[in-house]
Amino acid sequence: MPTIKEIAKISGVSVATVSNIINEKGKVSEETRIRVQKVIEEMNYTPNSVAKNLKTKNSRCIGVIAEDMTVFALPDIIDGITEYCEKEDYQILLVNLRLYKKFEDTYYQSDRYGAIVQREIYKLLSKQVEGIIYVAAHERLINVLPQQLPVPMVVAYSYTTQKGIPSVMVSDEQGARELVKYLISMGHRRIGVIAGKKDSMHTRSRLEGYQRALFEGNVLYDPDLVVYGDWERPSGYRNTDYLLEKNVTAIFCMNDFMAGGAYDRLDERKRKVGKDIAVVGYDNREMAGYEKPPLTTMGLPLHDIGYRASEIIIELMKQDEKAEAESSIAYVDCKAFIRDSVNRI
Amino acid sequence: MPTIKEIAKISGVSVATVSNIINEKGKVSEETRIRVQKVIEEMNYTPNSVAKNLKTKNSRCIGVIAEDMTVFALPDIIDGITEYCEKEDYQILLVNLRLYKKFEDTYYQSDRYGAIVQREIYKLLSKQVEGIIYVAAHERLINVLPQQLPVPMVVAYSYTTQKGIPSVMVSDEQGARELVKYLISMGHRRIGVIAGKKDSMHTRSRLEGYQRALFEGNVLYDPDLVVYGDWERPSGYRNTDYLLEKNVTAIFCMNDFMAGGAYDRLDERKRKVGKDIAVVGYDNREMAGYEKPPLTTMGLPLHDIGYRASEIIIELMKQDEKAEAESSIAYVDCKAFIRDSVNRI
DNA sequence: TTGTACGCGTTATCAT
DNA sequence: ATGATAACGCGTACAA
Repeated sequence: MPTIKEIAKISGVSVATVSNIINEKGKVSEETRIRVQKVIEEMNYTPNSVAKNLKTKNSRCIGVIAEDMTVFALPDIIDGITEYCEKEDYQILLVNLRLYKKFEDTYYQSDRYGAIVQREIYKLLSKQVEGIIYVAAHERLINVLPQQLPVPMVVAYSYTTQKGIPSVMVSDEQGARELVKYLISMGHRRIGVIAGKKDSMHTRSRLEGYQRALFEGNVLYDPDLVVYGDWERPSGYRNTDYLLEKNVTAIFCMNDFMAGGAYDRLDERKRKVGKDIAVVGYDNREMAGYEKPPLTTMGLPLHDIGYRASEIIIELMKQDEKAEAESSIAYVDCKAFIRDSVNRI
Repeated sequence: MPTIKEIAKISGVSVATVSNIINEKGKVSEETRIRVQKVIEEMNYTPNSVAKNLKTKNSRCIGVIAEDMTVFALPDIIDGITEYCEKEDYQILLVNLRLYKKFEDTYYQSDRYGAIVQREIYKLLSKQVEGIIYVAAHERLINVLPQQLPVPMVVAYSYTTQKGIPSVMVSDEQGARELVKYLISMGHRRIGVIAGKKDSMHTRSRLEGYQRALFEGNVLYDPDLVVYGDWERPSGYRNTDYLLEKNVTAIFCMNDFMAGGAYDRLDERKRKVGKDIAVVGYDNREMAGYEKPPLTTMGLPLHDIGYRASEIIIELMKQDEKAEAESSIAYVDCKAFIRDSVNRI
């Protein structure tokens, strides 16, 4: 790895001239430029960006803290982050907390959790990142972030009420509303719900969307048509009988797994999905398209969440030290995948 | 963000002393140590690791180039990388090439591809990473890596014959062999194969494993029992009839999607999987466990591949400039997931 | 147009 | 035990 000094010496100029050429600061004759350029080519010289960073104080690097890479939502979110960062020529320092592996799925209740997050943030800071995006594994309230960070921070797929930290979330309310409106447009009026866990933000927002769609469609909201599962397939299976007794013509499952469970039970009870009864899911997981019949579901805008989070953080970074960011929440819309699990009645 | 100078000034000592305290270089009285420590605490001082890196030339950072984050194998591989790197206190600079988005799925035939990879490698180098792991989206021969890199490089989930670059791959041969041996142990002799694309490494290796298992089980290899699909579900569906005509009692599909397609066709033909006929898949994709009956399949050691790749690269980094690494290939074993799709006959 | 000298935040060497 | 100072590789005034 040659340094700028060596390039200067070999081309017979000073380091200043080489630097000027690299950074296109004019003030250099065409003649010497091509001579030096040639040496740079030949030596395969790349400026040491660590030294550059030390001098100029911009690392063109943002830190991304992922709660757990292997949770299905994360890769797409990170993909969105990298897409925008590539456009803006920022690189990514990735931290994978591996929270699901280290703790149970209630890691965020662990007292060690907050300390871990903060330690990683300070590590990132010591590497001079210009901003930090925290990517959660599922939506909830996050309040373990340090106050008064020297660089902007953004929370993706969760939210925080901490000052100056914007959040980017899925518009679950819009997604559920759109999906249920679709059901209504297909003639369904008695629409059962197999909800997720009761304390989940996703559950609450999707339920609101369901209620609003009903209201806008002039359908009375019947609380008895809502039953709670636990996001797992068996809970979809178990709760189907109850809704059938209520004579629903459609079942809105709050994720695709539970919809799969409902499929299983409906199959046993000889009710043909997409013919005798409608089922819709949420998330658009890979298996949704492979169910029989293919499941109509609401896709999560994961990529867009990551993309939006990067947009926000880079915007904040450009503003530099100016007015503190608001702790706003940006919602990104879901997009439906209409397949064959909904019949018209 | 305070600097070491400020800490020195405030504690009334020289920067050298502060540095010595931070790095535990002895030679400092207990008295001044605690005084300085206190200032460090109060000021919330963290050493600037960019400056430290410039001086000491170890960034404790490795570069990870992912061909496409959103391909199913990648998150687990990266997770494995991060696990080992965390233990060794290395951080990760992530590059997501997004190759599947930018090109077709034959990106590696594009002439731009090689240039892109090399550009990213030099970017990483300029950030002073101490090693680079290249994570491919599927196994094949990779030969676009630059020669004579100043830091070690390892290829994960593919291989290269380039000098000094070790590779880590799935032991497809072992996986297929184990799976087919299991079929044989369950009494099956006429075992049909729905293979992947003919030019895929995975296909070739898995076919070898199949043949070896047959040989070891004293079963004649009948080439007519092997048919080629394209990894997609419909190709599993299409090829099932052919194998049925050949009177196979078991079908080895080279991935879970094609196994799903076989399920579909078998269902139409009233052949009960796990009762009248056996089906096995490969990869252990999420949907495998949800098929009816749950699919017996061979799991890919993705996490372990990442882990192993980190082990190798960090080992190489420790060896420093010493003897060039061999361009060896490490194979990591697959692990079977026995479920309910194989009957005993 | 080109070169000199300094500073960025550290660590390391060598005095004191 | 502590401090002054020279690197590390680069960018940039300012001088030439």
